[in-house]
Amino acid sequence: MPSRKKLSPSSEDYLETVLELSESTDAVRSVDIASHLGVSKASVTKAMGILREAQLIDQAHYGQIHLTAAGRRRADDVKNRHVMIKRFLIEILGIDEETAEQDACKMEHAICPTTREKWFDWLHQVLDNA
Amino acid sequence: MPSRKKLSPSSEDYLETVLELSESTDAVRSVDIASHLGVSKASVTKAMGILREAQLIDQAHYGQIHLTAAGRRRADDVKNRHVMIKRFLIEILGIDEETAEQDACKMEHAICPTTREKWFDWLHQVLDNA
DNA sequence: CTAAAATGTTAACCAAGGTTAACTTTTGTC
DNA sequence: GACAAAAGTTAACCTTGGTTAACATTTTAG
Repeated sequence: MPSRKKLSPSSEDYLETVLELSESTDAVRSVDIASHLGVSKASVTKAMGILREAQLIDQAHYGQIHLTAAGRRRADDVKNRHVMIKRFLIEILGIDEETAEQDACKMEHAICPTTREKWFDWLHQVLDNA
Repeated sequence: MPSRKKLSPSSEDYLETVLELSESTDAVRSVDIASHLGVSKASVTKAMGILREAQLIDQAHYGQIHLTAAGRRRADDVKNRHVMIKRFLIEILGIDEETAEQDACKMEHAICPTTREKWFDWLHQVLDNA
């Protein structure tokens, strides 16, 4: 039973950041999350407490941060929404990369699974027939 | 100089609700805003304080609520985003009305003016050639 | 016209998600 | 191996946007 409790937009952002940093460095540090999100170290500590509680990350006291299997799944889900929306903004609407990134960051928290799925299918159908 | 200070998502929701209720009843009451948004009367009082401060509504003590000219413009802006996104979700993606309404409510706060404009142009171009 | 019901306001409170500052632990350099 | 610098944690605090409960004002039915 994967714990499917809903995450706040803020928690989703932290989780997504852990995933992103995992991809390049593998040993994820609080300080890097903080600078990536433009937030204080103390905020990261708090947020990691929430993600640890939800069993989405493993982290020993004063230790490094690792996604659990469940955390990885959730993070992938957030990232997929993000990437999909950003592609829509850039490739369909012609928005510039920076604006698209900013708006995708916010929009990714606003869509329900149904919308994500239909949007995804539509986008790929349109892009494949281009 | 229209005061273009940014509104929080919450304030935008209240403003949009005032506009919607204005359209059918003209004498907008706190209690109707409260029930429309599923929020307590006290929350409405607080929120109206913010909108009054920003000169987006007129309201005498214990009085009814009216949009100012500036408030009307801002509310129209929010509503346009809402309607546009909802049309996209329903007419392009085929999302059901209720889900589209829910998601549009959240997405409307996430897009910047550039995105709104390009999305609007794209949508109308696509719908006109249908 | 008056009294009850409906509406509006205020005050005190709460939770979320930030902050800064002080402290603890870990790391890296000589 | 010691010790300074970097990283992480904790505690106390702030703001935002909600809440409930008590109170004030308006509206409306008799």
